[in-house]
Amino acid sequence: MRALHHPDVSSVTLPTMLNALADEVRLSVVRQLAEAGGVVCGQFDVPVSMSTLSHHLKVLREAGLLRVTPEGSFRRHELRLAEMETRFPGVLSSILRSA
Amino acid sequence: MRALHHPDVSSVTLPTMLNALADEVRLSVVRQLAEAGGVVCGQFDVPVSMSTLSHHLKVLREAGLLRVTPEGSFRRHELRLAEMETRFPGVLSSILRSA
DNA sequence: CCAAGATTTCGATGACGGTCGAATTGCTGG
DNA sequence: CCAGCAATTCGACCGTCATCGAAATCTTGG
Repeated sequence: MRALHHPDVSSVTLPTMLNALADEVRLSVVRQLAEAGGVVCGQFDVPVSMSTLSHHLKVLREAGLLRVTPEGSFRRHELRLAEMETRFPGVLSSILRSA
Repeated sequence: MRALHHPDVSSVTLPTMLNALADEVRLSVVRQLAEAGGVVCGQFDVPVSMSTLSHHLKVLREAGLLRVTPEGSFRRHELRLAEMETRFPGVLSSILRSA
């Protein structure tokens, strides 16, 4: 496993972020994280295989939306909500508020 | 030219809207519209061919973001900002505010 | 009605993206 | 140190999408 890369929020573009959120599965993951505050990967409730979920988590991470922390043999995933709010004020929060 | 279809905002999903905005060209068009309030098609400043622009305008229209009105031999394009704000409060407005 | 201009549609193309299963890597408890 | 679980990577597949140029469509002025 190569080292996890977390982009600086200042380097994330708006299209990159919107693209990451424009997928049902990824949006669902982000919502689940927002509600839980921090969730272990295998616990996400998504209708795709483990490898596909892994792919989506990577897209979210590279878009600056997630922080991933190895924690034992698991990984902790957290929403970088506060950081994204400073980068794109109101965008992520309003999306999370929308149905 | 078949009749233009404008979806009811209530039928637009969040991923559909975000996907429409997750493209550099389309986001640029939306920004230009927001600034001008109403722009004739041929006047958009985008780095693509006319046929490609037409495609993007269609995507935006079908995502409920644009209202297109034939006006003589031109077409008037307007942002459906107020309607999208009632559907997804804060989303479009915060995106337009972001850099 | 016809010519000209504006825009869309069509057809093709190449790139990208979501998906899966299998193989791989990483970590830990025994 | 090894068995087992967690998660990623790999390779393949297929559908979607951005793009273009050419042809078609629509609208109006003359």
